[in-house]
Amino acid sequence: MDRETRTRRICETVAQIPPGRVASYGQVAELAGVPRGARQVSRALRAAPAGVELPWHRVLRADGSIAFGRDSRAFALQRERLIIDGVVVSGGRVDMQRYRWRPDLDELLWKPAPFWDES
DNA sequence: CCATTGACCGGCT
DNA sequence: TAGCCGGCCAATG
Repeated sequence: MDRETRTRRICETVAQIPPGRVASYGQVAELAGVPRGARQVSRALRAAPAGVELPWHRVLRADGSIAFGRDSRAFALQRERLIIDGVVVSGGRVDMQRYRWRPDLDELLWKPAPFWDES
């Protein structure tokens, strides 16, 4: 599998993350069929043309933290967009237990991010 | 060809 | 919870 294919599949996966849900770089890599490709996910997003609309803000570190410097412009933007999605961001971090995207489950439940507690 | 650098990760203190 | 550490892997100089 060449780089272009990996990049495409990574972007396709990111594009499927529904509003109100988030995924880690590693998770996106797995779902995209690129094992241990967390860094490739970050690379793919960075290289993604500004033209294409990708919900890149729904991709976080494994611990739920925003991957940009706290004082950076990107950090602020990502935080804003997450909040718009209805995701609670505190201390530059999201509760992954609560918001992690579960593709199979979401499809099973029909679609929108559940607003009930699913501990 | 080697060294460094990340929008990273998981295990272990 | 918070670091530290070794691993990871493509891009860059």
